[in-house]
Amino acid sequence: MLIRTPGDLGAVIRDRRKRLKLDQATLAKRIGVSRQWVIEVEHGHPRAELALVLRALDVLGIPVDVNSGGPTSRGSTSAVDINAIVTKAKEGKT
Amino acid sequence: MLIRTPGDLGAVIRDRRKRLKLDQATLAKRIGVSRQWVIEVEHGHPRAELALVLRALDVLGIPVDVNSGGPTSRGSTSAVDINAIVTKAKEGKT
DNA sequence: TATAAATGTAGCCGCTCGCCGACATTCCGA
DNA sequence: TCGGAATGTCGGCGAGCGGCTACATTTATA
Repeated sequence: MLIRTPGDLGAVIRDRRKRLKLDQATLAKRIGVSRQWVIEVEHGHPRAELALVLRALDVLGIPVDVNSGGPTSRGSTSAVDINAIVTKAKEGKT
Repeated sequence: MLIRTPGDLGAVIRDRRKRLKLDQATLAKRIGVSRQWVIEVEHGHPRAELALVLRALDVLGIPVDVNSGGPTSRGSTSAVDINAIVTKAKEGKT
């Protein structure tokens, strides 16, 4: 699942929480935040604290992976095609 | 690259920015934040806004991927086996 | 149906964010 | 060597976060 907005993240978190049969209060305690925080984040709160979000994902056992863009360029465009990436993302798909 | 702390994220962002030959000011403008924000985040600021961080990653063309617990994407669960724990505890249904 | 749990909402408060503007320092090229 | 750009730092300011308590609503259980 690609994350591009707080909403995506919220959905993932909520989904995972339910799968783990955890209620918001319990999850909140494990993360070290208030229940309200969990609610807000699950609803896609855009201004949540980075560290808390990462902690939440960690507690839920959700690994966050990013493509730092291999420096050795794995047989593809040598340069960086930000344009292509962003454009494609904006367009959606073909 | 697995992201577990704001520091990890900052490193990735900085690395990518340099690779794109962008200065902080330019990147900041593209993301829609101040230069100070870029500096803080690159230094691993733990309380940055989620949405801004995601936007930064997007601008830099860095896809963020998470394992929302797909059927075949059964993680290795090397760190915390919350799944196993909870599952076992809840076991008894079906 | 009645009860309890879980979820969502509201207002108040302290604290920090993110921004602005300016300046010091470091880095790199001419 | 010199100069300019890039980077990092400082102080102040308005705005909103995140925590708390209590309550309303929805859902699930007995």
